Parts: sequence; C-alpha cells; structure tokens
Amino acid sequence: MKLAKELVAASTVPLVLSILEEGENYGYAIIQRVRELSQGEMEWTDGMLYPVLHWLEENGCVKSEWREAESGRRRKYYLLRPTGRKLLADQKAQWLTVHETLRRTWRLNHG
Amino acid sequence: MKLAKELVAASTVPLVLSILEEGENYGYAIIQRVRELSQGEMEWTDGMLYPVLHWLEENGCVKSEWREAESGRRRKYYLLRPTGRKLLADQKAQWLTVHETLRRTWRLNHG
DNA sequence: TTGCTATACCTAGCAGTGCAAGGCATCCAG
DNA sequence: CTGGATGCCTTGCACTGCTAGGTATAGCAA
Repeated sequence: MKLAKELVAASTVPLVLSILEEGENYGYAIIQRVRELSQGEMEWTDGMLYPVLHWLEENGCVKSEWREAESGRRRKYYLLRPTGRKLLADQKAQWLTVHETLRRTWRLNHG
Repeated sequence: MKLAKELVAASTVPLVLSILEEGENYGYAIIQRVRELSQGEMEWTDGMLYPVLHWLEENGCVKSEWREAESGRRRKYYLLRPTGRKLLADQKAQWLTVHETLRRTWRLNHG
C-alpha cells in the first residue's frame, strides 16, 4: 500500500522522536527501524530524514555525537533531549486527538 | 491544542469522506461537524475545505446538488459515490497502518 | 583490481501546493 | 440598517518536501 505524502509528512517527526525514545540511534538505522515497525509498509528515503534530524537538533530536541562503529564506519548518533520529549508528548497528543476524531465517525458509520 | 499543519493535511480527505459517509452534507455544515467530532480541537476554514470538495468531485468521489433550504438559503450538498467509498476505505487503511506503527513504538516505550 | 552492493552522511533547488485573504450574497436579530 | 451568522467561491505566492545528486568506506565476488 502506497501511503499518501501528507500522511508520511504528518508522521515523520512523531515517529523519529518515538524511535529515539527507544534509545539513541543514527540515521541509517532509523530508516530501517521505521521499515520494521511498519512491517514494510513505510519506506523512508535518507534525503527526507536527515533534514528532519538537523531541524530537531537546531531546535534543541536532540543532540548528536559522532561515533566509530566496530565496523570502522562513522555514525552520527542522535539522543533525545528534554525538549524533544516535550515535543513528542505534544505530537502524540495531537495525533491521538485526530485519531479519536476519525474513530468517532468510523464507529458511527459502523466500521 | 494547536494542530500541526501536516496532521491537518493528512486528515482532511479521510475526515471529509467519513462525514459524507454519515450522509449527504454541505460545506458549511461539514466544518461544524468537524468541530463537533473533534470536540472543538479542529477548526477548519472554508478556504481549505472548498478546494478539497471540488477536487473530490472532479475525481468522481462525490457528486453535488444545489438545494434550497427551508431557510431560503442555497446550499450545495455533496453525496458520496462508490469511488469515494473506495478512496475512504483506502485512506482509512493507510491511516491505520501509520497509527499501528506509532502505537507499536509507544507501547514499547511504555506509554 | 575492479566493480557492485550495502552502509552512512549531506544539501541545493525548485516543483508543487496549502490556505490566507479577499470577494459575493442572503437571513435575521436588535 | 448594521453586524454576525450563514453559505459559497478563487487567486496567488510563500513555503517546503523531497528528488536528485554528491561524498566516502567496507566487504565481497569475479
């Protein structure tokens, strides 16, 4: 199933923050985690993720650290900061508000 | 709570279609219905709704009929068509896919 | 050694569009 | 006769998502 771009846009920040809430992580792995969590339904491109990560850092929601993996590769790990936790809580609340609104009609329409 | 514009964008079409699934309706009333369903959390402007309604009609998802209300006002009623029902089912499935993805992380993160 | 795939990160630039802002008309209450 | 609620419509451009392109290294196979 191809997901509408609006839906992808709406879920990007909450998903990234949620994944970072699981623990520090780096860009490439975040994309794979999204694939896992969505059971293959969501396929992010790196070109859409990195700008989001940079934005989150600029706004104090996450901080980043370069690290060397055992493999020898350089990875930029992102960690959630308090501001990011607040943003996540807010985004979660927003999502649930809309979800409840939709669910209300779906229930009425006997879904 | 102010809703992120991405989230509003993502929910517009599914919400409009869901409301029309409840029964034929017209623009102005749809905006009020959204306010009701969201318990005041979502406030749509007509400037964002009408173009969506027109798009849905152009694409055969709904059809419209001008009617005269008892009040004497002219209203343009929209009714859901089979194509619109299909789109709604698809949008609903998409929404639930993303919702499940988010819920999975939230559950893991012990929300 | 050469080439291919997976890993890993970055950003410029512009196509595409959401929606604010503005316009029009009618009904009713005060 | 004024203002607010009802009711519909469209233009235009500020904004931005994401494509497309760039860099680099590890590991493997031919």
